[in-house]
Amino acid sequence: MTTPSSSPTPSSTPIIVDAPGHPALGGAAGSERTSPLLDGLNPEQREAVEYRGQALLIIAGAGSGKTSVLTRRVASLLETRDAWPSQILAITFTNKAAAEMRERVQAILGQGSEGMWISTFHSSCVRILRREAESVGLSKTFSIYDSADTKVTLKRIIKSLNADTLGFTPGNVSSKISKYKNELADADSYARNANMSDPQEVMFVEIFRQYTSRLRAASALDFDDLIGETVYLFRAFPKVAALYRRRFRHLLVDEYQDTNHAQYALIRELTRPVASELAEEMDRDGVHVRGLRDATGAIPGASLTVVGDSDQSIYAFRGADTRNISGFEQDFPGARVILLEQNYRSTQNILSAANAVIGHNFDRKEKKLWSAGGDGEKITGYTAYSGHDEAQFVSDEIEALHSAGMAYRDMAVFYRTNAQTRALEEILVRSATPYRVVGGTKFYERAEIKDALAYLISVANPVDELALRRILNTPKRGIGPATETAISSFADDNGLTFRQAMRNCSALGLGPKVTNAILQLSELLDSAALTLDPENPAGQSNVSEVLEFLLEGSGLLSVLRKSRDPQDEARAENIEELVAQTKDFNKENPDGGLVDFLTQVSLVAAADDLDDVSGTVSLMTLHTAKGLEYDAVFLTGVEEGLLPHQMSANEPGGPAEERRLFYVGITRARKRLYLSLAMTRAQFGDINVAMPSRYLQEIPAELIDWKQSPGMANSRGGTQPRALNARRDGFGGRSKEQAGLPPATPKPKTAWANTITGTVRDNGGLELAAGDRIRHHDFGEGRVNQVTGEGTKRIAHVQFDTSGAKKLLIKIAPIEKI
DNA sequence: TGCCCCCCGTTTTTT
DNA sequence: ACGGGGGGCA
Repeated sequence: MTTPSSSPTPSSTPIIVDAPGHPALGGAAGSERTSPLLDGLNPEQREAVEYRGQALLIIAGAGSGKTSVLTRRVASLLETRDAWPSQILAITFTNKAAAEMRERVQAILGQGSEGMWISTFHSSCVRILRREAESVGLSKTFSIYDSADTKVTLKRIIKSLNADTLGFTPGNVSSKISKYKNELADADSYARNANMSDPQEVMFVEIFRQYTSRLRAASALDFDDLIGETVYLFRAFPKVAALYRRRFRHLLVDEYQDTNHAQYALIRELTRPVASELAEEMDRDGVHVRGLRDATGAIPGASLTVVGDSDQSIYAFRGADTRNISGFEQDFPGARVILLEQNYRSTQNILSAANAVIGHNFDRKEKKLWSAGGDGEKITGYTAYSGHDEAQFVSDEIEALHSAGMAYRDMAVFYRTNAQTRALEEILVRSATPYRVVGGTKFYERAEIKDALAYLISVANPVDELALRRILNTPKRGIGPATETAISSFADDNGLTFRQAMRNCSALGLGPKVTNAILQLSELLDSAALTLDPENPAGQSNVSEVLEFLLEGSGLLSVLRKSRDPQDEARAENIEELVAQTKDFNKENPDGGLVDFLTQVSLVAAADDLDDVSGTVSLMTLHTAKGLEYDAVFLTGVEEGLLPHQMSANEPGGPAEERRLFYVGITRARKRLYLSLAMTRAQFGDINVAMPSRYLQEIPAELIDWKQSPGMANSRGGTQPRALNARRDGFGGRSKEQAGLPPATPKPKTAWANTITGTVRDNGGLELAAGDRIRHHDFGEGRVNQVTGEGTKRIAHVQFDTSGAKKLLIKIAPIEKI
């Protein structure tokens, strides 16, 4: 949970402010004040800060001041001398949250927090694995493969095995492998339980095996390995484990509901006691353990604090298992459980909507968020004709809020899928609204950035074949796939790495031009490695110097600069941005080496680049939005098929998880919440008719003020209004004619619940032809230029007299022939 | 080997 | 609608 730099007015989020002396909340500031750390905390929060025991579970509803509690708990442990900074390991969801927590602890204590580990699961594991690399038979400089790297590797394996004929794709294989790795399985353990008379299974095992061995050979780990290998390290090497168990006396884990089995296992490993014999041995080896041992001579397990909220579990698709949180009391007998229900973030109207929605999930612990802050404004609803229309609404409202004094940085637009950004961006650009897409196609995922990074990786980890093959012909140097294969098989045949094969490529009998090109690249990488070699007296270069050297030597940047393709200019700028980032890295991490830089780059999370959002509206997926909060939130695309997403329909627990996602979105809003949907949405190039999301019906009608309700949007001249919350008698909307609408549309049985074309507003057999004059409800009169498409997807291209040219879906557009 | 054109799949969410 | 990949041609 993080608070982006979006709270200029501390009073709007009192509990989040960690400065001592803040006005008290919750009536907790009694006469027996002990520490300013407890200022402004309600009794539950206070207990969560002060409790000292083996295990503590904090069930923290959205906006209940969880980050503040966690931060103060850390500070409190230090202040009461229950812990040294180096004995604390706090695991957060994003690097940004970690950085923020570190800063706040520092601000509270007014002193350094050196030695404290505050980081994500993945970062912590990398740190441990790099230290202990030899034990696991890894190189210290191992590469970290992201999902794109995994897919490329799998693609090659699938191709070489002809496994595509059995229906294997990089995508489905990678998610399956990931799923098993999250359960701490490997290819062998999978094979033991597989039905090996099924050719499909045999093939999967083979792919899994080859994938594993390729990563081994490249000294690479994928995201799941980072956790899994650390667990393996601790289980296989008790002495190594003991060092970390001795060191970390207090573990704190945020977003516990989103931990998967591997992460759970890691926590278990870290919180085990160290047996007395082992403690004895450590003592003999000069490891300081004396003060830690109990009466039996053992070092007791570390204390564990977890914070979570099962209602916000939205990562089941990547293995998150809420049994971790629901079974916490069984797992850690004697655990204390503290429930935080008071919300300090949102208005009561927003919370009532959130409670109503999440209340429809069965099988959950009843929990009701409440606020002392008053009802606030109603939720604004809007039903647009199209995705663009919806974007226009969002943009208009943003501008209205801005004119009314709200800063852009305090507003955010959420959506279910990244594809929805297109329409939004188009309109926001047009209206000159400053915005920023958080996550999405990330900087480091851009091809040119991956190219530049592959050069660095090739230097840092020379056995990484994937990186080498990526740069082999980038920029173009006339080394084609045939040559690549030749080098590869030469390497295999002679027991060489790809890199060594490149150095010896003269033996391959290739043309002089190609041979030369390979040798040149090889020498470039060698001399780059030399400048990093600590033995080299010629001077140690830092990350940016190496990068610049490689860019210079390879021509990667100059080729882009010379290109006539206008997009290449942007690519060149991106690479320059990367150079700038390495310079920043040098400044911030004077001791940081190339590997540290690459690690940092590999582990950035979508929410991490929220740092410089100053003055811009943030656009992000609902998943990225978790843990953030904004004064005004626009939740777009609240339609069947999108939210809940159609892909979730067949998954067990899918619709419930989608509901939690909706809940997470709602609870991000402090003051204003906007829910919008579109009646039609462009997908894959054609237009689909959409139905309002079932979740809209779950919000009490009186909480929503529809500027344009689903009923209104299609009742004009239509035959079958859709009602939902449209029943709003007596409110100040512009459509009183909506009273007495039928109840919710029965749920259609198709998976694509929103591609219903017959039940929505229906212009039926309205025949239009070029030359016809029509009248549109919003755009006025116009002339049809052309009609394209067939059946329900017939589109009229209309030139309006005053509104310009539009394309309209004839079946549902609010139009009539005149 | 490199370029160009056509076809295909893509879109759920992420460390 | 768009980008990537594959196939065919120069």
